[in-house]
Amino acid sequence: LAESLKLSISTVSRVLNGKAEEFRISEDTQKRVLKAAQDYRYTPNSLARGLKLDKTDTIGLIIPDIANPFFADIAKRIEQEARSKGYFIILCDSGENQEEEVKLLHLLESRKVDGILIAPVGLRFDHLVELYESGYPVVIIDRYFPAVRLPYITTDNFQGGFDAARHLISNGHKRIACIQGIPGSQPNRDRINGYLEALKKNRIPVEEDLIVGDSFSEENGYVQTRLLFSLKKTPTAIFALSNLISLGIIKAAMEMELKIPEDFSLVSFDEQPYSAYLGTPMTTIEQQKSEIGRLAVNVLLRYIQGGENGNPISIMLKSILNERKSVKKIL
Amino acid sequence: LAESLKLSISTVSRVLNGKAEEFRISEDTQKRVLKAAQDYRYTPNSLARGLKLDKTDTIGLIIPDIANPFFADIAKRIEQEARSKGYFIILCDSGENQEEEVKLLHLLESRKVDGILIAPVGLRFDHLVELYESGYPVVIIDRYFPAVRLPYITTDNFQGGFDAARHLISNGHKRIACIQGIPGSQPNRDRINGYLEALKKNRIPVEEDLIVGDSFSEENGYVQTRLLFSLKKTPTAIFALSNLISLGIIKAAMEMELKIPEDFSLVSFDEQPYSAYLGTPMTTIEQQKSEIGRLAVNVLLRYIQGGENGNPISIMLKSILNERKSVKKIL
DNA sequence: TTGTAAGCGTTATCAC
DNA sequence: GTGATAACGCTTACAA
Repeated sequence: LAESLKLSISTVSRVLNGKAEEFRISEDTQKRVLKAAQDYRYTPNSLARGLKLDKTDTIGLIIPDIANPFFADIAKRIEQEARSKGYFIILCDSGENQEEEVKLLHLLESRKVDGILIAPVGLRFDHLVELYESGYPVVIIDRYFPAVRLPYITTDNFQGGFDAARHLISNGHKRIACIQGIPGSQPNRDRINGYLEALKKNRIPVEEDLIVGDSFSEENGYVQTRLLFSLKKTPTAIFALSNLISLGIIKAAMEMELKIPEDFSLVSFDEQPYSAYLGTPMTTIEQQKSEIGRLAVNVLLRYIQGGENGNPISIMLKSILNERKSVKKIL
Repeated sequence: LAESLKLSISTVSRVLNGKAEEFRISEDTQKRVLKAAQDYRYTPNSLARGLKLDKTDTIGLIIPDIANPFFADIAKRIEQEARSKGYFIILCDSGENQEEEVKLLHLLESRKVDGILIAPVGLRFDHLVELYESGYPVVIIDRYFPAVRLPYITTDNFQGGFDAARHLISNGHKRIACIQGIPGSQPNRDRINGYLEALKKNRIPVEEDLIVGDSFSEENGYVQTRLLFSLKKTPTAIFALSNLISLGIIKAAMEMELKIPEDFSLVSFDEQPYSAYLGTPMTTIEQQKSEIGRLAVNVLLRYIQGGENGNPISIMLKSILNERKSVKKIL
């Protein structure tokens, strides 16, 4: 506090914190303080403040890939929402790497962020449970771990998978391939289960070699599509489990000179700004990204502001089917 | 420091900071300290550390729109690069709003970030100059302000605009419309100037009513395209000054049932993952996003680490023309 | 209505 | 080899 100019120290603090009323500080003094603060371009040191108050008004955000528009959209909303409540965001990209994620968690803890929002990667979750049980505010987004008590905001991926498959089936498709992301991850598993359920309900036999892939990346979509179309019996439709995967599929299709939907139909998870403008406007399963972001911040804030003793707050949002032109009616 | 367990305080600090050697602390003590730290899950408090050392190992990043893949890509690289050097990123989305940007600058300063990376919006820059001249490390990305001494990393937008127009001209186009972003902003101005220069060199008269638009948004691209095609003499080609604008153009074209490149040719600024997979694979002017991010961090770090007294470090990167199928040879 | 002083968790300086 | 102690800039009892 560089202003022992006239009067002194704690009075200043009080004025600057709007506690003038409370302490019945004279109008006069208030004005002088405020003016001096202006003149000296005084900016409070949040570090010292944080140290004393044991809070930083900062929340950590860990996501697998900020360049993926799906996460970028969520991050945008999170940032807006957080800042409107007076919080800053420390952005961390885990690069789809679980070890990195664990390291980040510790680093953020050491940074004394008030809470952490994380879209976890990989299959382990003990580090998250440990953190949560230690009382640190954490909210999981995008994924969740069943049978583990952890607060989360996610999409109903089972329903999404089910809707996608049902849509294809109702258009006459029976040989529906599925190019998946990380096999063990919960969103992936749920989407697959939704897909399987739809097949089952319609008495369509499952063909194991139509469920392929191992990553949410474009490359995976590309490679698996090439492989799929080297089978003796090629699929009539593909269900892509992420936006990046469907981009890879389209790339492969162009190279093989296959037309969508004439040669095969396509439904993809994740709506994107360009979805409607692709060679063939794509039918997608959209997640409520903005809502995920908004809720994530609000739920986290409830944990930060204390209270929240009971069961973890968990929210599952409906997915939305956007019908466009990448699905052909067959038979 | 919760470890006055056996021996005491500063010794512990020394061990934990790897200064054991330097202070010739006994092997024995070292081990005990390290072990205790483990057991107690001790995490150093960066706030206190920052307060004492007057640095936070944090850098502020202000961008206009993290949901725009162009910025998301840059942000990704910045985050990676920064963290590899031991810095965290505080992400701020200014929402293309200059007032917000000014506010953010102050907030970040108050947070004691070690430096700021900013992709500014709007036309004013006094707040940036003030900050820089006060000695605070700042590096501008994406845009720059000529005639103002400020460090920046940007693309050679003039060259990009020139290349785009020249490419179109060499394919026989003469009526080339230009849907621009924010008219006064430097990247926009440079791109337009590049375009004008190409026209001039080829003795093509400038038609003012072909240079339209006022925002880097999709909506602007859409609206202006509709307007452009309601002119008596419609253009044979459009040069879009951003990725979002070209998406809007495509949307309008679909609605008007115009084919690209049969009915008009298109070149767009900004390469995107989907550029090659659109209805017509799009010819783009690509910026070296990753390189921008890498350099931005490295330059900023030079300012943070002191030195850097002379002229501001300024770097302008070449743009790249990706020829695809959205341009038709005419005449 | 205003001032004094303790303390948040570190690191640095100096002493032993 | 190790331990006190001051200081970083702030908030907040407690005094005056």
